[in-house]
Amino acid sequence: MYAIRNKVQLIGNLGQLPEIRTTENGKKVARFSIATNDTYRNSKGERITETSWHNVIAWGKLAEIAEKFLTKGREVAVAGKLVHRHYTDKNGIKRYVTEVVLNELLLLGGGKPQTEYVEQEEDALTEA
Amino acid sequence: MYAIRNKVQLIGNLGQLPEIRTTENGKKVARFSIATNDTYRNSKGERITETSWHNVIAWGKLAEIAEKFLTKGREVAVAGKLVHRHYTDKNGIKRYVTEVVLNELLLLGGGKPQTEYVEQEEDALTEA
Amino acid sequence: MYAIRNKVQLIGNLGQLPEIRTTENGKKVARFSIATNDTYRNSKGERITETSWHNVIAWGKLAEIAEKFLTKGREVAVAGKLVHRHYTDKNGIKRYVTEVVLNELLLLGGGKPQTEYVEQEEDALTEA
Amino acid sequence: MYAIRNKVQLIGNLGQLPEIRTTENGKKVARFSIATNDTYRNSKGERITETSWHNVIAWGKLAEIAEKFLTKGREVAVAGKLVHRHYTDKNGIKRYVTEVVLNELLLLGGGKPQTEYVEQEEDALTEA
DNA sequence: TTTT
DNA sequence: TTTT
Repeated sequence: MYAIRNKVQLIGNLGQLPEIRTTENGKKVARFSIATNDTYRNSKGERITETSWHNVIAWGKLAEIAEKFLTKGREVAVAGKLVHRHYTDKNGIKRYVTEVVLNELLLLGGGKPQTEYVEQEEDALTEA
Repeated sequence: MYAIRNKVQLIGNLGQLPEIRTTENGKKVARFSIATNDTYRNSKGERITETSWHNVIAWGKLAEIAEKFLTKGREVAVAGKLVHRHYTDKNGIKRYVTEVVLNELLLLGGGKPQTEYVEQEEDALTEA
Repeated sequence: MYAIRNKVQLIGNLGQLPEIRTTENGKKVARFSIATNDTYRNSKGERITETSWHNVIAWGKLAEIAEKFLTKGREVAVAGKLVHRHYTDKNGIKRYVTEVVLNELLLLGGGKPQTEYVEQEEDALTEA
Repeated sequence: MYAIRNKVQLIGNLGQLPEIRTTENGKKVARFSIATNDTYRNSKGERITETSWHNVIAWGKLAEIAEKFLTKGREVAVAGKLVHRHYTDKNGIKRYVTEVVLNELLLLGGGKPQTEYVEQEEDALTEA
């Protein structure tokens, strides 16, 4: 609710198509990862690029938008909150997962989606 | 460098005093965790408060500020970037860690620090 | 809708009590100004503090929260969007106004509100 | 200094080429305006798009980047702070101006700049 | 582990 | 796993 307390924003590119699942009660979930690049010069004056991969997750309408518009390599801006989960894996080892749960998804760089049908969806997207 | 690409902001309270270490080359590192509270009503109309604990890390001057001013429970606003690391623990299990590496630290709620000495440090803090 | 496209965040203190109005259809509007301080050293090594005053406006429920909880000097964190308006003043001169229209309001520094009644309102606040 | 206290972020498109000036001491200044679009449905269910134009200003290296890479219509993400100035115009009328002073400028949507020369500059850009 |  |  209080987005100002816990806020993450990423601008980067999708590594792969989103993975889409549907919960038992029919709600869509999209998972994908976003690469953000940080470039700087090291002490020797060499240009270094470091890429971070962030796991993001979108629910409901945002997941539907992700499913319809996101393609591999697509540039996006997202905003959401940082959440931490843990679970016990099949070997009994406790695992910790950190994800960004989206509340905004913005397609950047114009690009692909141009058919009339997609335009309609773009319209839906604007509602997000 | 490009903070706009990878940005995290948290406003919350410290769980404990920061842990301070010094690297071999004399640089300070501060680690601490910040609680952010999210409250909402569930489907039964009950008020639910969920607390998330975020691991944050500050280097250099920010670590020194953290060491001098941060106390258990202190309210802070921080900004930084999301970084992901992994390491192999002593049992040979690969562990993943997500941290927020700070580039801003703001003490909220006025409060304690009032001595002349501390004022000087507050001054240093303003440089951060 | 797309907050990520146009986003302002301020952390600072109220200059005065909010001014509250009610529109014809009964919606509350709160206006107030927030001071943000920027301190730095100038070329002579002198510490300079510059204060900026930002006009913010809150509608509906946020205006009600502002009315009930905001006091002169209170520390707040706000998020909203930047809007620009213009009008012609009584001398026929075109005037331009820039305001921050809030969608989040966070009371910082703990403090005053403690009575049972106010607690209830805090509750409402949490909904914001 | 304390960007967290006064932060503006905009993602949108340039209305025109930046205007470039150079101060007496040789520092570049770039001014341009960015359109952000907000779309929503009104009470009649009609889709409304509102465009806001924001005046932004970049100094020094950021101004040089703006000069070299920004073109009319280009999609950008910017971050900066909100500043308010006033001056008296030639008719003796006091005028108020609000601007976003940039500290980050990110070119979105890939696109144009491809020559070797420009690549070099892109390199400079990455330093920003 | 915090805080309201 | 992306992109510039």
